[in-house]
Amino acid sequence: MCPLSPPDFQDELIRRRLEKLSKLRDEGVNPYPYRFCRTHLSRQIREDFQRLESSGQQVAIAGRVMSIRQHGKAGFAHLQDPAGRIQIYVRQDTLGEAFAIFKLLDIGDFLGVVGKVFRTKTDEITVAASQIELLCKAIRQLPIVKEKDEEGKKTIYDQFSGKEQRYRQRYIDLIVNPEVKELFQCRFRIISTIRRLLDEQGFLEVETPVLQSTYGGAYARPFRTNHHALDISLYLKISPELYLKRLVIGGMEKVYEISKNFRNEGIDRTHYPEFTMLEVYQAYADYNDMMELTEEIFERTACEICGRTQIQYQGGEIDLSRPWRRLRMVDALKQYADIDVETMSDEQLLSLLRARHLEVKGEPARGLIINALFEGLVEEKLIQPTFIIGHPRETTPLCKSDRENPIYIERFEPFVAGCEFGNAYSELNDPLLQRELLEQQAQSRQIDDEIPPVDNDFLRAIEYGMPPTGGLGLGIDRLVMLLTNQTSIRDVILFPQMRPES
RNA sequence: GCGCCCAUAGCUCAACUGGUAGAGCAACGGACUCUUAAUCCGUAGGUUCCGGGUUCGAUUCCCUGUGGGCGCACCA
Repeated sequence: MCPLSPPDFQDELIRRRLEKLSKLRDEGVNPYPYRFCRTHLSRQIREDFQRLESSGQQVAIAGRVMSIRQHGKAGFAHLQDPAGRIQIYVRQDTLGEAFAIFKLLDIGDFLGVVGKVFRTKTDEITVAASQIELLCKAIRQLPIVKEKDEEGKKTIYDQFSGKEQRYRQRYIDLIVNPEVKELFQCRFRIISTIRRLLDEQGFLEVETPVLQSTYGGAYARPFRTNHHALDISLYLKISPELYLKRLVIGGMEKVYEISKNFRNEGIDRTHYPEFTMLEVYQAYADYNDMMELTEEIFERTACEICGRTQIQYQGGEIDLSRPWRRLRMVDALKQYADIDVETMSDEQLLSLLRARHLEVKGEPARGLIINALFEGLVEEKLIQPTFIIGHPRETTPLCKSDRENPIYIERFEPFVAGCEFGNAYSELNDPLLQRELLEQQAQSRQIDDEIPPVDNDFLRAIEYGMPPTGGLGLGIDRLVMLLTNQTSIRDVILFPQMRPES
């Protein structure tokens, strides 16, 4: 791997480039000029080729040099700009002295080119350079990836594929692997689509603290830090939930936050310690409204990225169009695991749990056992979009009881492709019950270190009255994985966490 | 935390059962004014991840470490 240290001037490849750099300076070329006036992107030239060619108009393009083919007193190169690649053609007799720049050019340099467009003998749209300007000399060598197009079949040679280096030096990955750039463009289009949708519906985007003196809204081990001036310990937010509810209490009736949540846990294909979460709260709404919103978000983002709501994921088709199936957790257990938990005693459930090598932390309450069975035996089988509803009361203290049957709550989790994508409630707003449930839960903190402490200010806030509210959390990284057909969360995160180099 | 796998030139990869490394691309010199994995001729490039061990001899076998990947566990 390219060394992390400052450029080693003894290194042959770097030394050669430094030599070229000083040659350029000797010839009066500034290798790091200030600006360049670009008139066209490569795509615009391709789209508007007929007109540009017949009018003989000059275009000015700029980009990174990705290939060079020297031909003595002429040459070709490809420039890569944000819209793709385009070939340039240079001739010594046209460029005169500036041809020296071309001769000293390396792959990875930035170049500005002015010229007319034409088609080569082999039919490639090309800019015939009348002027070239070096815009940046690179002193490290990029990995060279070559492609061959043969009857529509694209063969890639020497693809830059080592995961470690791609993650550590994502900038290289973005330069040489065009599909990686496209993937991240998708990521940010998904996020902006969600913003647009919520903004259209009158939601206000807000920000809540990352540094919190107490943490809550989820079960997770937090990251700890400290603030010098205040001389206090702080925690990085594990969830924005309790703050967003304070805003609803404060009269901000429709709010959302696209938030990094920090959970001090392991990394695997679907978990990442600083993941991105959308949380939405809407006053006077319940979890049914949140289900509709969820469906809408999936539909809109799928259409934005895939053009339709039927998407391909890992070889299977997933139909994200609404309405999604709603399935009670106990029915899901019946259907997918052939377990009828409603007819079983606590003891039977517990022995079943053990027989399947599943676990519940701390006191194995009936509802938690049912939840663990569901997670262990059913989740991965929920391929087509499904709202799992009817969670047991014990699974969370922040949710209203089911209006029909109080041993369950008005919660849902959306599942797609065997993976949980979020969590939503008819939010609990009974201040006395809220206090009771949070205090009761906090008593188990000794047994389960992921249970958060009681947030007394949150309880106080609830006591001032929170309207009926629907709340929704959606994992953005997982949504991006789904819509871009990725199986590892690190592939949808620009700079995944790694142990430091050397 | 546990298990399996991987680490060789700037990149992608070779090297049979142990005999101190080889190719393509990139780089460098030369030729070439429509090439496109440009081509042709030539050149150079390596602490084989670090450290130990076995051996006459280790890229290869063993151990420790480092980094990474995958799976399991954890992640309501």
